[in-house]
Amino acid sequence: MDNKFETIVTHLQTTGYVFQGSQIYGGLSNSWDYGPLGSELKNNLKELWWKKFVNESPTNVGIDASILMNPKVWQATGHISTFNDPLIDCKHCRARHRADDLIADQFPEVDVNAMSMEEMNTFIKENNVVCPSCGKSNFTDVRQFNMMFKTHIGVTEDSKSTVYLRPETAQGVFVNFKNVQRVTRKKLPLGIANVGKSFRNEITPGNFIFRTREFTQMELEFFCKPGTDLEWFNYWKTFSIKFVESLGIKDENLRFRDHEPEELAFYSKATTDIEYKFPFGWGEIWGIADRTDYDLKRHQEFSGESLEYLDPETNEKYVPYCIEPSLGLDRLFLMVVTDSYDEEKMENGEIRKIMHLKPFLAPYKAAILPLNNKLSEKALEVFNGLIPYIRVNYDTTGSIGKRYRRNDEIGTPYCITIDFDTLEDQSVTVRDRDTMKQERVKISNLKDYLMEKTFYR
RNA sequence: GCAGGUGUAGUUCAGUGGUAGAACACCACCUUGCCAAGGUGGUUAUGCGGGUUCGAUUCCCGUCACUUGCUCCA
Repeated sequence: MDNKFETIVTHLQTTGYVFQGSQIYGGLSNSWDYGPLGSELKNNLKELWWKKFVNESPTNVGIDASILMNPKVWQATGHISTFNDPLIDCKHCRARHRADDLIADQFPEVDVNAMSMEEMNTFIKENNVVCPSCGKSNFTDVRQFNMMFKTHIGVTEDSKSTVYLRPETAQGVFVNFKNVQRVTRKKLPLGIANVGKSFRNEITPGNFIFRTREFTQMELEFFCKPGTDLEWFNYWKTFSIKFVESLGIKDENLRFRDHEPEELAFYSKATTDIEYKFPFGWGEIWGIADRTDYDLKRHQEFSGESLEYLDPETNEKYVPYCIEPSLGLDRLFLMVVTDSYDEEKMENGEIRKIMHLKPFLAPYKAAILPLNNKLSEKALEVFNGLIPYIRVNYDTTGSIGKRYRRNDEIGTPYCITIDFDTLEDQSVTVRDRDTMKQERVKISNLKDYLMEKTFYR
C-alpha cells in the first residue's frame, strides 16, 4: 500500500476515527467501525449535506426509506438480472473471465442470454471454448456472482420469502414519489433525499473504507419536467461541486469528469463524476446523473400504478425526469480526512501531526486545557458552560504542549487554556490550530465566539 | 475466487525450540506554567485452531485478517 495512505490509515485507527470491524474476533473482511471521533465527523458531514440539500432548499424534502424492499423493485430496476455475473477461471493461466462474454465472443451465433449456468458449462466443454489469455481450454465451473445480498423474511428459508438488502437508496425515493408529492402538495420541480446504508457484495472491495460491502449513501432524486432536465442537471452539478469545495479540499486533488456517451449507464443521459486524488489513485466520490424517466417508467410498468404527474399550469400529464446527485458518505469521509492530514516539521525538528479539518467538520470544536492541576476547577466550570451548545474536549493530563499536539492530531481547531490570570480577569487564551495565533477572550463571550468561528459557511 | 507478500503491547520495531524486550504512547503520583520537559511507579502483545515435540511465539498444516495483482464495479 502507498506509504502516505498507510500512515493515514494507521493514524485514523490509533486516534479513534475508524476501527477494524469485529476486531476481537480477528476482524471481518472489509468491515470497518467508526469510533468516537469518526462517528462525529461522519455525522457532521451527513448533517451538513442534509442542511444544504434539504433544509435550505425550497424545492426539496427528505425521507428515510427502509433497507428491505419488495423484491419486485429490483426486478423493475434490472438489478436482479444485471447484478448477476457468471464468472469462470482458467485453470491453466488463472485468468478470470465472464463466461457469457467468452461464449459470445467465440460463438457470435449462439444466444448466450438464453443459457443457464449449467448450459454454459456444457457448451464450453463441448465446443472447446478457449481462454483468450493462454489459448487453453481448461476451465473451472461457471460460478454465479450476485452483487445483491440476500436474506429471508419469516422464519423458514424458502425461496418465496427471499428479500434483498438494497444496493442503492434511490429506489426508496422512486417508489414513494407519489406519496411524497401528494402529502407535500409540492409542484415540480421537487427533490426527495434519502440517506442510509446500502449493500453490495463487491468481488473486490478494498482501499480501506473506499470500497466496502456495506456503505452509507446520500442521494437526492430531483424530479423535473422533461426538457428542463439538462438545465437542472447543470444546476445540481454546480451545486454539488460547490459543496465539495466548501469542505476545504485542495483544488489540485479534485477533478470533475463528464462521462463520454459510450461510458454512460443504460439509464442515463448525462453523468458527471466528482473525483478525488487519493494516494492510491483517482476515485469517484460523487456522481451527478440525468436518469431521465427510466426509473419511474419501469416502476409504473412493473407495479401497474401510474406515476404520472399532472402539471397544474399546463394540464399536461407526464412522467417526470430525474436528476440524481448521489454520493458515498464513507468516501466523502475518506476524502476529507486524507486531504486534511498533514505532518509539519517544527523548528526543533519534531514532526507535528495535524488534521486541518474545517472547524464545522471537526469532532471537537475546542479543547479546554487548564495550565495546571490547580486550575482544573475553573476549567471544568468553563467546560460545563460550553457543552450544552458546542462539542468540546477536556484534557488535563501531560504538559500543555503535549495537549496542544494531541488536539492537533485529531483536528480540534481551537485550544482554550485556563491560566492564573483567568481567575482575575475571567478571560481565557484561545489558540488557533492552523495559524498558532493566540487571542484573549472573555468567558462570557466564549460560547458566541466559538459558535461564530465554527459555523459552516 | 486464484496467485504472491505480511501477521509479536495502542504504535514502530527487536528476539528466541526452554514461557518475550525496547522506544514512543497510555495511567497514577510528584514536579511543571503556553507548544510532545523531568522524576518515580504502573498497565498492555506472539491473529485463531490443529500437528510435531518433554516443551512451539519460533518448525509444519489449516484458517482468519490485512495487502499487491487479475476478473467485476448502478
